[in-house]
Amino acid sequence: MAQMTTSVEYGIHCLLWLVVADDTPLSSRDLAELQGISPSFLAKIFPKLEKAGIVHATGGVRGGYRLARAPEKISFLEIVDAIEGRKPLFDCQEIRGRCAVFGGKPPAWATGGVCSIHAVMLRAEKSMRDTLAAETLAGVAKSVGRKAPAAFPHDIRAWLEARVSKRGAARKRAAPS
Amino acid sequence: MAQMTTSVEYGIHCLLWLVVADDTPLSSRDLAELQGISPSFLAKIFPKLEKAGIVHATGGVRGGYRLARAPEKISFLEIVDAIEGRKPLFDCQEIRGRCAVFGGKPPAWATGGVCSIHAVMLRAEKSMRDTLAAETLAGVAKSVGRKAPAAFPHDIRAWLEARVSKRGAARKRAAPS
DNA sequence: TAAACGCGGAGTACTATAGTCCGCGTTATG
DNA sequence: CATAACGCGGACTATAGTACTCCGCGTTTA
Ligand code: FES
Ligand code: FES
Repeated sequence: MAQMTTSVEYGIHCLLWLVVADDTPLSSRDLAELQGISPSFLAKIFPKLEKAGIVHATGGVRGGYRLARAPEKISFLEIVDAIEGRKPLFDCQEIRGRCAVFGGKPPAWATGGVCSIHAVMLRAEKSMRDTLAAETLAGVAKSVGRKAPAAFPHDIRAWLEARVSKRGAARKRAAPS
Repeated sequence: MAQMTTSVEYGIHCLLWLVVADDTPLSSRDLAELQGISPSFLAKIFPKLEKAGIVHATGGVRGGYRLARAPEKISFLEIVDAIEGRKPLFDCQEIRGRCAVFGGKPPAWATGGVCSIHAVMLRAEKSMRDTLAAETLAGVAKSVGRKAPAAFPHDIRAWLEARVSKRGAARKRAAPS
């Protein structure tokens, strides 16, 4: 019934970072801190994207997530379905069969096929899904890229490098004890 | 965020009955029992349709609801908005401004305009709303009418008449006491 | 071998949905 | 003219979903 939770916003924003990262794995915790969102919550979202074949996971220390395919081949519809789980926009309770004049035994003409009201909702849902299917990760990444200054991708890479260095420093600090 | 609750299904099915009733008022309780749904719950939905100018209410004993306009002039979009209250399909939390490299003070190029991801969702929502806006109560009523046998509208009127008679009988039973 | 990874399950706080109950003011009708 | 049938609104409840957190397991690599 419901749709488009914040998980979708988090997920797609992360995937755009993976486009920028260009095949070097990014961990879910890095992705979370880079965007100022909850690491634990993001960690619940990525396994869904992995199971949908949108992203590929590598375990271990320098592991993380990479896109499983070229961003041109990843549609918004796929992403939303992977995260939300293909819930319908409208779920019909089959009211029409409960009409009192039928007395509990609705005739075939009343319950056959899809209810006309339901059909309208299915058309509306299809319009929405078609729009989502037409949009690709690469297309949106390009329009985001146009807004950012040329130095921005470099800043991001520097921030990510700084994180691994800080981890090394912590290790050196811990070792002599 | 969420959309298309069961209230919408109840509401539209009721409105279709009002099309059939052809300007004779039907009470929310009659509508509920005719369809086997909760009278108390339906009574919460109709005031919304009334305030939206879709339906006109008349108080008193033989009162009830009538369509405020010709069914050709009532779109599904209006009905859904009246009942659900115009909630967006996707509500953007403005993640983009929280990027760690901005350090709490995001630059104008990052927060200006609508986020590209949000823009896609708005387009998808518009597709859905356009489909809903194109559909009218009269159009759906016609396709429902085609499925039902010729005797059905008569059966409905008979059922409604039976209800008022039963009420009269209850009154007679109570009076002699 | 320990710290950094992904993965899954359990648990929590908050909010929305679906539905109930009651009482108010109005209005036809016997 | 009383009463039963109307619409309207507020308060209430129960269930479910959302947005999170926490913990522990197995893997990897520096
Ligand atoms: S019975 Fe579900 S929409 Fe008509
Ligand atoms: S910031 Fe909300 S969708 Fe991008």
